[in-house]
Amino acid sequence: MPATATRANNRIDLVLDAAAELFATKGFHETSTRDIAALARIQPGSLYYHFANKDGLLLAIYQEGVKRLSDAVEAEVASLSDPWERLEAALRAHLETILNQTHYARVLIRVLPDSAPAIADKLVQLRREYEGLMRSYVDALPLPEGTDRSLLRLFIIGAANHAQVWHKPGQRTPAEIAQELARMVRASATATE
Amino acid sequence: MPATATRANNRIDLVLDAAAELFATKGFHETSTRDIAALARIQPGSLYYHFANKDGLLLAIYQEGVKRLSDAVEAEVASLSDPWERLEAALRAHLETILNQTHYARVLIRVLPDSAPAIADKLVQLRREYEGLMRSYVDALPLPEGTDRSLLRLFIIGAANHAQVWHKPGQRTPAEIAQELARMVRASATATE
DNA sequence: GACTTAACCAAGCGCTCGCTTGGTTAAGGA
DNA sequence: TCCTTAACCAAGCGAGCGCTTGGTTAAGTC
Repeated sequence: MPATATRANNRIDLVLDAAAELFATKGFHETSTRDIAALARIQPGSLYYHFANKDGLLLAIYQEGVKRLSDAVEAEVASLSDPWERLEAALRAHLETILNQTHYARVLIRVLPDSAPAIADKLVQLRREYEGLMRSYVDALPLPEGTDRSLLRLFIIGAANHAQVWHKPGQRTPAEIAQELARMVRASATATE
Repeated sequence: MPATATRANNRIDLVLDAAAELFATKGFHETSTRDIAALARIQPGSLYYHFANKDGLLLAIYQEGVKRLSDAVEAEVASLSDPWERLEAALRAHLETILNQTHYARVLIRVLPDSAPAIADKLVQLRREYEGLMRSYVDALPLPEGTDRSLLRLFIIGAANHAQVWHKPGQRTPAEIAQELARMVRASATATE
């Protein structure tokens, strides 16, 4: 049986946090591995003990981003049964996560998959995973016959994610934005033409 | 009077077209000046006869992008007087331009101002210039008292621009997307609560 | 206490980046 | 026809990039 020595202070999470922060605020190609190492107070070369390359870092952040977003949304929606309330709760959790909570989710939205061609397929897949969750909330809505639900979903996601560009802290809260967006969607579905 | 010799074949437009195409499809930092030169069939160093630096290229493309978008929207809206029809026409021109027409407008949406910190202020200003145009169409709508028009405008722009991410040719046409988005906005404004 | 190995550090390699520089060509004015 | 100059080309500089490599340290095993 081989000796398995595991040291306590593993700085892999520190590295991921640093990379997520920089990718989210500056972008992927605008961030160098030296930037990440400096923020994590580690030597640049040490990154490559934990990750195969820079793309690997991005992939790990994407995965964590999907997890945090999904967990936040599902927790917020769990206790509700009305589909409209569930949509608003999902949007609220989504907006709170990408605007206040964590850099990981911001990366998911800001850094496009084609930033890293070698792993673009996997990144697209991770995005789809989360979008599938959102899809379920839109599909559950009682909408008029013939409504293009996939187009509606794309509109909602676009409107919500755009907040990451224009939102500044101290203005409207994520909850207020979610409420207004959900209200608009609901109103458009129950209009008297 | 000095001799002013001006040669006919100035390839400055060729360079701008090449840069716009690459910035729009790959991003700003993902595109090298050598990539641009190669596509424009010019030597890398020759770029710097026409532009001070890479940022200068981006600025010129932003300016042209605003011009083309504004021209397209204003031309499409000109003959209409009903505010709802004007909104739909504006969205139709906007979507047709960023999805089919020109790479210049795509750059305006894809490349964030903070990609080039030294000229970020000017880029933000150019974006504002165009957003002011869109604002006028939303402000002209007959909406219920107390409607948050700026939030509505941000939702609309976000929903529309997101199409650049998901849209693939051969699916829904820009006109169809614009129609559906305008319809939704209108319905949400005339709902019976 | 000897040994193994996870978790690093220090140094730097090769490459590509944005950009500069000095020279060349040809269009047009006098 | 001579001269000026707009519009390039050819070559390469210095810096920063992603990543590698060989050595070091200390946590845990027996």
